[in-house]
Amino acid sequence: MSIDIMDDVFDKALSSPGLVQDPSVLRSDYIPDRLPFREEQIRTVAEILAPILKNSKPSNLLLYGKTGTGKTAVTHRVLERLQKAATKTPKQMTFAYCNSRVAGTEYRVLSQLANAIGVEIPFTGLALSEVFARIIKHINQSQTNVIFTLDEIDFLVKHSGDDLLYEFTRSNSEIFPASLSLVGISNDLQFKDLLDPRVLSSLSEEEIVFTPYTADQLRTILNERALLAFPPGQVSQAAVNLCAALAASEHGDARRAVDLLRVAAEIAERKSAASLEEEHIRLALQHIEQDRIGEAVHSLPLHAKLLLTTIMLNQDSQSTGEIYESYRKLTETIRTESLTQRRVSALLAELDMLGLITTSIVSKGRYGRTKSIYTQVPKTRLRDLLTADPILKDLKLPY
DNA sequence: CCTCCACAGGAAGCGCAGGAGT
DNA sequence: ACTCCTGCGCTTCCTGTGGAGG
Repeated sequence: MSIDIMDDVFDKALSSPGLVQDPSVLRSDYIPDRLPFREEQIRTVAEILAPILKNSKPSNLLLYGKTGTGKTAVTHRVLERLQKAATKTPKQMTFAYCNSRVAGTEYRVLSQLANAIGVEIPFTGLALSEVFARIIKHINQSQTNVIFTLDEIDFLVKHSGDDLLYEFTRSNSEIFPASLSLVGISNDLQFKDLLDPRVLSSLSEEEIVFTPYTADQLRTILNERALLAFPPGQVSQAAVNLCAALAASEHGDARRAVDLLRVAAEIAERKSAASLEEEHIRLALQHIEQDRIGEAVHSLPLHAKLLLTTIMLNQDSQSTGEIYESYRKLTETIRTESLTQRRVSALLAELDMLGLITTSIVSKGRYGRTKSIYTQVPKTRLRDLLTADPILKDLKLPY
């Protein structure tokens, strides 16, 4: 029986022409040939980095702008072309890219960059300064002009300070006749405040600001992308417009807009729809949100899950103290060591960052200052997620 | 105007796991 | 085998603070 069902599904998948012609175009790592509305930034970045072709050191460069405004895409595109142009000169040059948030720590950022330029670095065990020294040594020995791109550099600075950047900017005096330039990409416009003035002045020899796309611009981008991904006439203009409008309302994030289009296309295909319509976009919006929440809850450490459980079991809005008290009781009933209030406070802040709970600081005068904590995720959904959790299941929680 | 509550959140440091060098 | 370094999760100790009630 079930086999027949599957055959049916697979047959359908095989026989139907499929709505999407080229799904790779809608993937988030796809960089289109044309980057509309970013010609000026491309030109500027290219001008700043071009000296590397003439064997002189390009200025360090800082790119600002919110997520999905094309910073990474522009950088990749320019570096790619630079690499092509470099084949015409005998000069050695190497580019390395690292996303600080994905890498996580200073050490991992550095080792990733090192590996990218051909220096083998173990994933742990070395002093930071040692990794650094090896990179410098390699650059000097190979006489290569190097450009390091550090994406989401604000994350690195917020979590580990600007020591690493300071080392980088200082290292230039140790490198000759080769060179090392930095391209920093930041989503946070205020992150400059966190930098040491010396680092700042060195890092931001050049600065480019990326403004969010407007709804109109997003529409153009989506239309171009849809043209590549779908056969003609398969996407309604209304769907594209809605997609653009939704993304524009969230600070003009092109990546989100394309994601939305991709998920909507998958939904439409599953429903064997003839074309992509507004309703698919709306469903996709829900789907993405649910996915995000499920994923976030699933990957939480045990005690964060326990905290979420107490928040779910309790009243609508609670203070940190109340949450901590119920959490303590919960850990007692399942005979688990409880964490300290300080740690719980940090975990609550993390849950807030993930969007699983909402907190706001309220002062009740004589009765202290605390956080008011509640969850926006529907309790039934939270209950489903938590009761299904394999780790929590074994603990026999008293729901 | 001052006090003082109930925390927020920073700083430092601890113990652990795990690789490099010796 | 031993030392030195790292990140990570955590604790301990600490200072800072908005505003109701005195």
